[in-house]
Amino acid sequence: MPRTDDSTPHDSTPPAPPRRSDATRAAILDAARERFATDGYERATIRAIARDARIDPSMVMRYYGNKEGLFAAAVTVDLELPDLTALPREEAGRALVTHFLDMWEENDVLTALLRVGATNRAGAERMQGIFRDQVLPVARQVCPDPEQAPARAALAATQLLGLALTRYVLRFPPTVALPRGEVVAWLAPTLQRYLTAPSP
Amino acid sequence: MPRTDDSTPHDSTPPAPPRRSDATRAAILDAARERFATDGYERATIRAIARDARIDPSMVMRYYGNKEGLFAAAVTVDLELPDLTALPREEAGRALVTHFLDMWEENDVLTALLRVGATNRAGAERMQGIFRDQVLPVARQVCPDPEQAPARAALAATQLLGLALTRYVLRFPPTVALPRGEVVAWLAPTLQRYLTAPSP
DNA sequence: TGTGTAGGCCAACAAGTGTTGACGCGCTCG
DNA sequence: CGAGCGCGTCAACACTTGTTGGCCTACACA
Repeated sequence: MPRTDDSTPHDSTPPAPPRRSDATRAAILDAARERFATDGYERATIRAIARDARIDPSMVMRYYGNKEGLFAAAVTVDLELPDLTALPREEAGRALVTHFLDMWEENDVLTALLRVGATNRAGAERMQGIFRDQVLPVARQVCPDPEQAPARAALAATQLLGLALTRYVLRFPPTVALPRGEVVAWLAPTLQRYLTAPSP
Repeated sequence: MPRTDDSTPHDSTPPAPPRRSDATRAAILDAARERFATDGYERATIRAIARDARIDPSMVMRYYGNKEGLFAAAVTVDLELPDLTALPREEAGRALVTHFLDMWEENDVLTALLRVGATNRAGAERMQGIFRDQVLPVARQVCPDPEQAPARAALAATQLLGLALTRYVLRFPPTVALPRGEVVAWLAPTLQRYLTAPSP
């Protein structure tokens, strides 16, 4: 069975020999990300993805094993969360909101993951992993009591994912119409409170 | 083509003659709600729903026309939002959070709708309709400036739907573990601020 | 009691799914 | 120059999906 890794920067072990098919592999991943983002897991068919990438569906199988493997290879998320210890503590909320908005607007992997996570158990578990490995550690940086970090990070996640859901997936008109600056102004204090304010 | 209405209370026109097949129709709708809630639209197959209801798949077609019709009949949402004018204005946030938690915990129609809305355009439009027809009017009751009601209601929706998403769909462990009282204590001030505080 | 009709099941359909294996071209290296 | 292998296509598989039409049964009403 061929390797299923791609050219994402977090590769390990061998320095990855360049292959003649790298362009095709990348085209498949691009098409897959877009289809997963707009259609969700079930309706993003391998045939449609292959058509978008202008290759035969069997290539997808050869390079990524099966549909699950394709999803795993196409949807890898690095939130690139900032180091909150480098900021004044009272700016954590604002920094998180702006960073999340940036991420969601430039990257449809996040939309893909949210759409898939809502209907697919594997997708939901993937999101749990991202929360645990990427969001929680950042929350620990600013939470007063580290024991409360999971609960506080979870609260922050409800607000941020709720924003993403209504703005980028469900597309509620008033949420979409909200200017970016207003979103930041409203949500930053909420996140700041969830992360740093004393328990109510 | 047979009627596709069910026994929901908002029927209109004729007083709905009782049919011998009412029990079957109800069993189909029950099974459909559960399947849509756990599997989403695509993976909730008519065959599986029929098996749950212990009838033949063709019955579903006869009574509800097609899968879309079944979804429309099975997933009708009435949020039963309280009349906020009857409360002191500063309790609106708390009232909304407690009411939403009640609704989500007793009713898997809401989970079904959220799962479907995330991957299905018709589902998303249905949610937009509920927001417009049920949430917005309530927001108008408490918003200082009615012109700001859509934006404020949208902000409230991000927080409430984000809670529902992480707690009942994605099932983030720390969000699920959060005691109901703590959820209310943390979210009520947020909603209160979104709905009634002066613009930031 | 006879009959029409509503309720229900069975079998089949066309279309689309993920997945597999055989086959051919063309580059690369000996 | 020739052999090998990576890249890609074609055709088919087994299966599931939504959907349809025919047939049988049993109830309700004449």
